[in-house]
Amino acid sequence: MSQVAYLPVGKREQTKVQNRLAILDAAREVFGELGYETATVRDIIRRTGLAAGTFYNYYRSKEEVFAALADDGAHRFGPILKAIRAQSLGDFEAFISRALEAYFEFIADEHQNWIARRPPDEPHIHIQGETPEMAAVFKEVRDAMEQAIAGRQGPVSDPDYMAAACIAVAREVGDKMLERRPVDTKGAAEFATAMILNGLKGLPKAPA
Amino acid sequence: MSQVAYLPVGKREQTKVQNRLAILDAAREVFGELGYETATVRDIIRRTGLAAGTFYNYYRSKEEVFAALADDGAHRFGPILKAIRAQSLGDFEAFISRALEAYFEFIADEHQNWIARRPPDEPHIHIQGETPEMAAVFKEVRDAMEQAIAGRQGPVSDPDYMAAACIAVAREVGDKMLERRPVDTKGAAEFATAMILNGLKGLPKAPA
Amino acid sequence: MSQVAYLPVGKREQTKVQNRLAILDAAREVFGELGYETATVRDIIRRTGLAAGTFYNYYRSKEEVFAALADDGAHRFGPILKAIRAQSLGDFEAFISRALEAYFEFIADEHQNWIARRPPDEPHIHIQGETPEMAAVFKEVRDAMEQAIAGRQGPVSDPDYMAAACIAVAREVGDKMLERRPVDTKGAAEFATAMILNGLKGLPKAPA
Amino acid sequence: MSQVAYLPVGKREQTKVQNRLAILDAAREVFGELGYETATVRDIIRRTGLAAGTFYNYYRSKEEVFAALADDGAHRFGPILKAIRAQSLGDFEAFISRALEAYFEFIADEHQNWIARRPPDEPHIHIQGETPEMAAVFKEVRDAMEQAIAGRQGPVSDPDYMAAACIAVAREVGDKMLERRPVDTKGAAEFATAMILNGLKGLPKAPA
DNA sequence: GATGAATGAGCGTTCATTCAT
DNA sequence: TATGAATGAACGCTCATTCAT
Repeated sequence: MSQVAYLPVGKREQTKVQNRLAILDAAREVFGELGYETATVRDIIRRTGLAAGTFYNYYRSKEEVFAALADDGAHRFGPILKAIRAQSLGDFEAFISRALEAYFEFIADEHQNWIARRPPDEPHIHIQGETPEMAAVFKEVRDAMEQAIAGRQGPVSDPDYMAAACIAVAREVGDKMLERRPVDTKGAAEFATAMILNGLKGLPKAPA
Repeated sequence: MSQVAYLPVGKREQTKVQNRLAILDAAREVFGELGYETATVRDIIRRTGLAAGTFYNYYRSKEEVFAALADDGAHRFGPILKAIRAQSLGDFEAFISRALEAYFEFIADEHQNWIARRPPDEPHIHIQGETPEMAAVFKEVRDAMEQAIAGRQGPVSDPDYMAAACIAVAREVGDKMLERRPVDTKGAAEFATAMILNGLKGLPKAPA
Repeated sequence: MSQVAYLPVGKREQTKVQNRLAILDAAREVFGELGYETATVRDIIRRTGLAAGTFYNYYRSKEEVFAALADDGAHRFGPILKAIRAQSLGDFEAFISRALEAYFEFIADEHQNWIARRPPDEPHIHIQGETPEMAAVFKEVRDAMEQAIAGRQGPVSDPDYMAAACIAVAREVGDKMLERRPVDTKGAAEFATAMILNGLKGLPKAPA
Repeated sequence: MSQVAYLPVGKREQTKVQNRLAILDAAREVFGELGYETATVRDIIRRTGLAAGTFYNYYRSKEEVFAALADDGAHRFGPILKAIRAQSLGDFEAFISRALEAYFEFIADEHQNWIARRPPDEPHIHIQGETPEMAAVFKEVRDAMEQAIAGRQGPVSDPDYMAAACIAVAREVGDKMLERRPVDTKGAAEFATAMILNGLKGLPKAPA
């Protein structure tokens, strides 16, 4: 009967956080499989096994779950990126390199958890899009890169295009990376860094 | 009833192709305005003035019209790209440069027609995502680049990543380009080419 | 094959008007049994046997069916009341008497149709409120009475109270009348007229 | 834990009656603001601050709270009406006059309390329909009138219609009265009495 | 082939009500 | 008893799709 509790331990609290997590997990899956637009609130609740109305005890809309998921990603990745920024003051290339590596590691990790949680009997659920977490982290990287590019000393040819191009490379290479086994974040980061800084002509002609 | 024609272009065939075109036009508009996900078959047929059922005499679903639209773009762009390939045999850089320019010109043109067709009293219909044609042409470019990269003499570090990166830059810069006034396809092509070939460090420090 | 048609006779048109009528009939019933607030669109369509979506091919909302029903009643009763007004110019008592009689006849008729249409195997569906038609007709009578009272020569003690009182008597006596068998519109009209004009003390002490 | 009380008014009982009152108060407000149909159990419990389930420890449904509220009104008004009946034995006109006055005073009072309880910053919450108390008191008056009418010496033309008519006048004039400022219960009672006893023709031609 | 009303699954959401705590 | 999350039926409504005309 006595109870030393650091966290809420009543059965009620327990099922509450379980449900919340179940909804978040289901939402992550559904967004990943169907994409944000196609996903429906009912898809999410169906996957939890909960009753329809229960969803609304936790979130008011699809948008809100999505935001919660994205926030989560941003909160986990934000500090990492901040540290990188601090370490790379003035060294643009170092920043690019480290930020890309951190980004690739993060999405690889997410993806891993994602895959792991899936029951093995549904072999070919293709992932249609990013999870909200990945999207959020991507946005963080984009912002950081845009600032880094804008802040570079010396006039720049076209910062807007530059940021767009860098970001595009990061995202696309990231997606490809996730499709490979084993997932090689180091390799992807090296490639993306080289590509962004020096272009195709700067890439090593022979694979490592 | 009367029929003076050497080719089977009777009234029946005429309205058939007219309807098909009407549906395609309407679909193009709707996809542009609403985006693929948000657009509904109803939106499309509403705009044609045709009956709901008529749609299904031509296409079986939203997906299918989209594909048809994309095919159309691909058919128009295919020959252009083929010619470029023929002209640039062995000269990878030239191919990249010309293909990008052709791509940017094509999408700028599409976009222009799009804008022009709109009645001037609805000033701010923002185009949601790419049109199907852009998507298709983009796919063509991707294929060509992949082949060009794969076919480059000498071993390459990672053709898959390379193609992905090039393609990503092309797409992203293309999108940005369309947002600017005036639409500068030359400038975009120059930037993308330089970025792809030499990376950020190879870009001119000062704007032209 | 030849067809002399004064009204739309295609099967399509036929079922269309049938459905419209079915919906109106069902709505009338549902409003009568459940009252406007409690009635739902689904109650209405359920009773028609049509599919859920079909309702919306005819009316956009509960409000709209209600309005259609009410309009119908008003259109049928409007001319009658107008004629009475014209006949009774300057003779307030005559107007009251005739208007009440017309009102009671109208609602008796409505109620009769109503009852007749019901399948006899549901013995005790209590009518919760007026049908929209009755409500509309009632409103017409109210307006007419208010004008008549306001327009009476000589200053009046309190036209607002007077109209409210007359109207209240008409409605309440009307409701009671409908509960009796046989429905005696003449008797109800006589009573209401006497009551309104002369009060309890003016009523004959013995029933006719 | 400590309990110094001669009557069983422990904490338990106190909160029990408090909760019951809280629910009744909230219900009164909600019915007044939203009307009976529109009001939901949720609206009521939300306003009490109690938990959803607690409601069902006291009442089984919206209907039941409504009835309780009505009972309350009836219990407060019942004795008043009884006294009037006793005072007016045999004098029908006196009974009508006094009962109406008591009725109007009661509903004015109810309405006043209602208005007064409202926070002054929400100036225009219109009261939707009658409060349950008014409905109940109204019912008492109806019963009394029916008995009085039925018990009048001499045969009566139609006691059922008569009661309905009187009651209708009382209700309608009462409603109008509440809409006016200042609320004039005397005036309303005078009007209603005159109208009921002598009809329109018996009303004074000029306002007082 | 064109038509357009009918269909019914499905969506987002609310609500009365239950019941483990 | 009070609590408040869970429940699931029901609502209004839209949509892709069918099919008799």
